[in-house]
Amino acid sequence: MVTITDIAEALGITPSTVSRALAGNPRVREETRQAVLEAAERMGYERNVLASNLRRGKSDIVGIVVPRINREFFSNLISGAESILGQAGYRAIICQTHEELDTEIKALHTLRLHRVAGVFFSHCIEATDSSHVLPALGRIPLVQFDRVFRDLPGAKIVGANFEGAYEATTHLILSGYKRIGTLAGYLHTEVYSDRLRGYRKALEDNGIPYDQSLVFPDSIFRETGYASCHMAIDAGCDALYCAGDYAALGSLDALREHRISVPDDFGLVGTANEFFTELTNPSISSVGQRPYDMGREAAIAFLESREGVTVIPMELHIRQSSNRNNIWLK
Amino acid sequence: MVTITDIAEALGITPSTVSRALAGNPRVREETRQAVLEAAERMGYERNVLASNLRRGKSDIVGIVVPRINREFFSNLISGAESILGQAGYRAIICQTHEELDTEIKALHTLRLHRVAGVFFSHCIEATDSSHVLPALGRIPLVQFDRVFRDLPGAKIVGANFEGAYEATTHLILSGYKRIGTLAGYLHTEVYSDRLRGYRKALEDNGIPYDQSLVFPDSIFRETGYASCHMAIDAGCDALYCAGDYAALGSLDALREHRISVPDDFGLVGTANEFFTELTNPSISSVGQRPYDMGREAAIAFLESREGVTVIPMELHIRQSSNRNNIWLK
DNA sequence: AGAACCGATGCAAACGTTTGCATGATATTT
DNA sequence: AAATATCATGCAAACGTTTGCATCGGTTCT
Repeated sequence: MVTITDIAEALGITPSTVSRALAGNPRVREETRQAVLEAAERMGYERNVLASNLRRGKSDIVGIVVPRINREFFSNLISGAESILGQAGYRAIICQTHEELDTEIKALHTLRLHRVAGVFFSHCIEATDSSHVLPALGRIPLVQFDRVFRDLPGAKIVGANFEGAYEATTHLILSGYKRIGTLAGYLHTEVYSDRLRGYRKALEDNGIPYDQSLVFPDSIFRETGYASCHMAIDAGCDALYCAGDYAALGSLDALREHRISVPDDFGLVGTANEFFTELTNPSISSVGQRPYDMGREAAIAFLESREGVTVIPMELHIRQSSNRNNIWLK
Repeated sequence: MVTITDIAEALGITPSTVSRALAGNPRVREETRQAVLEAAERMGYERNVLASNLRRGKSDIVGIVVPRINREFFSNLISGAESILGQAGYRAIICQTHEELDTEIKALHTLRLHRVAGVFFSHCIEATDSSHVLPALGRIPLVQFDRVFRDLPGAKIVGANFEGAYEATTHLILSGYKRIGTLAGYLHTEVYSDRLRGYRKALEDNGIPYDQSLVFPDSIFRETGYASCHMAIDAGCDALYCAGDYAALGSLDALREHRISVPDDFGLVGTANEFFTELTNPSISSVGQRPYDMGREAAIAFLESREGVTVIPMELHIRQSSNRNNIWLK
């Protein structure tokens, strides 16, 4: 492997000058710089990033920690962040926690050991509070997105969950559904409690009393959504706002089993706008979070070391599962 | 940040001994080791991985380069690889190429600069040959999977594409479809040419002449699948073996537009067993590649520096789109 | 002409760890 | 008792880069 010392020897100068020339430092003669660049090219030199980072005490790698990468939301968010970070010369290490707290702590800790320049983070379901984060992460700059802990320092990028849920629920009300329940998420997590609040506010603003017995928490996977939908049906619901698309999918399973017609006799809206929501029969209405934009915003917040909360609007995509009597235009 | 030198000073010994104690080197007294471990713990020491890697001339990071991470196949493959690599103390940098050759070259090159321990690689569609890989990657150990270049060194993990396509096509023949076309992929890529060969062999083994005009190459996305399916319908096909699920999805769009009943009047089998194939109406039969196992195999091949080709069997999942008259049991 | 300055380069230390070799103290062998 | 082996530790160099300070030849100012 050819080093700057090799180049220096070949040109009869010192490594210092070579280093400066390569770094574009103005304290080196143009002529020398050209010679260095030419020699570097000719000899096939490649900077040893490890050594460089060690000396400078910083890395050009950032870590992205997400529960899963095979979710439309997270994979698009990563793409969005990469698009900005790449331009700025950063590379991303992507870590999945598989929704496990242990894995999450290990991931944060490893990133810290690698002295990454920053960490982008959306916590897992098992994490009910932020107490594990700072001990594992130390003083590495932190940008949180989607599932954020308010009490941690650093930037936070979140979807407009309250407004999104409000819009989805209002949509169900306007569609004429009368007994609207919700498959809520894990309420210790802000995204989910915000969605529940949005759901509740929409009901109350329309003169419908909020009924605790129609709230089914901890239902964000296909299986739990399926089980909770059964309970919602028993409770007399004729519509559900689901805090996750996989729960909505499970609900569809349950409704099909009960031979309940969607959207005629039951309305359904999910959250996240997963790719599959468009493909099911009936297709699933969903409130989407614009993950690509969230990723970009997160990257920008990191690059500008901006603190504070950025809220990205959500968009309701109306599909068959809530389009009763075809009253909603495309 | 506390270093081994700090620990050494605190204990009145040298950094060498501290280093050896922490590394579990037997050339250090048990008593001393305990003291070191205790001091390290107490002082909050954390190994500087950058320095360690620089000195040892190697990294504990591997790179994984894939076209996209939001594909069931790739995300599961990554999970499989991570499960093995994590145990062995490696961390993965995941890079998406978005199917672009330029991005692919940049990714390989960046990984090289970071002196990663190895690269796991599935090339993008735009790459028609391997000529860019070694120049960008240098001598970093390489493990290829799925879309591989035979002429590159290192291990290769591939699905049994020939056999999978053979099984899928045979299945369509046995279901009574008479004019079976194929939406093939990019034939300069081995996975796709293998699938075409399997398709062809299945036809010929059943006394059906191979008809070039029923082969529609370069059709692996929803849009291209849609367009090619239109052409297949015009060519009188009553079934398609698709080399990708997204193409099968596009075909479903086209068939629906033509009001052709699937599977009664048209049979469809896709490839990759994407999550959504189960959800469409009708659901899509698909040959799956067992990506999790492929990822594990790739990681094992890397750890054992094994060379050569490993073939992972594929599995046909029969769903509605080819289950004519319900003759196939679940 | 001497002082002050400037631009280009060299020197050497530093980042934190690992490791071959040397050292000195015990323990074992002959 | 001398020779040898064994053990625990220290010394110092090395990995490749960056950077504060020194140097030195040449220019500009008064």
